[in-house]
Amino acid sequence: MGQMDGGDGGGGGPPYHYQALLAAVHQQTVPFPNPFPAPSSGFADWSASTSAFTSLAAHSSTAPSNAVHYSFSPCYAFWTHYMLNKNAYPTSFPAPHDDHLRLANNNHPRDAPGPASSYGVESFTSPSMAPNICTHMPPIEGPISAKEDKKPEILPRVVKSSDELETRNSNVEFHSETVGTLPESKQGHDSRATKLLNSGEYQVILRKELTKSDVGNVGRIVLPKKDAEASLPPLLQRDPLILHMDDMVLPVTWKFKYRYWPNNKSRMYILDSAGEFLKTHGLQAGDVIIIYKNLAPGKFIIRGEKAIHQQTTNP
DNA sequence: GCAATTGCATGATTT
DNA sequence: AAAATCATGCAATTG
Repeated sequence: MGQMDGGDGGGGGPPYHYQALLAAVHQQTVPFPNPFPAPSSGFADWSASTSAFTSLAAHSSTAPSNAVHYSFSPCYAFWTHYMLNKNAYPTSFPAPHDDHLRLANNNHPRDAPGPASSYGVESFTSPSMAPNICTHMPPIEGPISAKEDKKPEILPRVVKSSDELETRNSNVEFHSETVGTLPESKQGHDSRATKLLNSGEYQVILRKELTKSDVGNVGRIVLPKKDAEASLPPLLQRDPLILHMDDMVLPVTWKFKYRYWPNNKSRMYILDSAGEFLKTHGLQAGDVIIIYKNLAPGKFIIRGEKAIHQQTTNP
């Protein structure tokens, strides 16, 4: 047991064929209803925004940046459009379960009124993913080129909330830089999407380069302790928390067991039941998972990013 | 009894 | 050098 129920979108709706859907999304052929009325403006803005996310993913300190960068697939823009317009989609669209971002505590009600609530647990039941920021899906320009990755030194550390372990206290503040601190060239745009991103609406809270054991049969991912403690709900008990995370690419909500193991005098944080997610996205060692938090309603979003090995020597 | 899952210990690596 | 972190293997548990 323990596999996630992403297949039914959190408990309802028709089953999805993830691989097919994923492939279709990549090919931009998924028949989402009324997908993309031509934007009146903001195309370039959106590119900047997506570039921002690409940069987020690519410039973590842990990545061997000289050899590897992380591709940014059109899926992201697709997803974003979907998520931001989720409420607007007609019911014929197989939208994920509305309360899919609910954060459930595993049968330990005494935890419920505790610090977890500071993470907006209650608001997780909010029926909407996000305000309808965007009403148009801009065209997808294709993968972000590697040139977006140059000058990593001027890019901010995206996630520094992990430096603030006191965020485990009652009031969680994310003292972190966000895409709002992107380089000037990325900030000149003025689209609503850019503003949304700059406002820190979606914030990378955790990034992990997957190891061999992460992608093994067990389907559990060791999370960086610092980031886990800083940005994920506190684990006060041994019992796992069930974290509902929207897939950034697919209209799917994954259920992960978030738990810890005692380890020496410390803890190891584990994201369990991740096998299906890993498999669906074909993630392997060296690939990356990125967990975002939507600051406003306190929701989690997860993305798997394949590592793309650049030819550093080949022309 | 077996396979799957969970929990823990150990050693390597990093800070 | 010591402590902390984490990758990994294996034992224990569960279904």
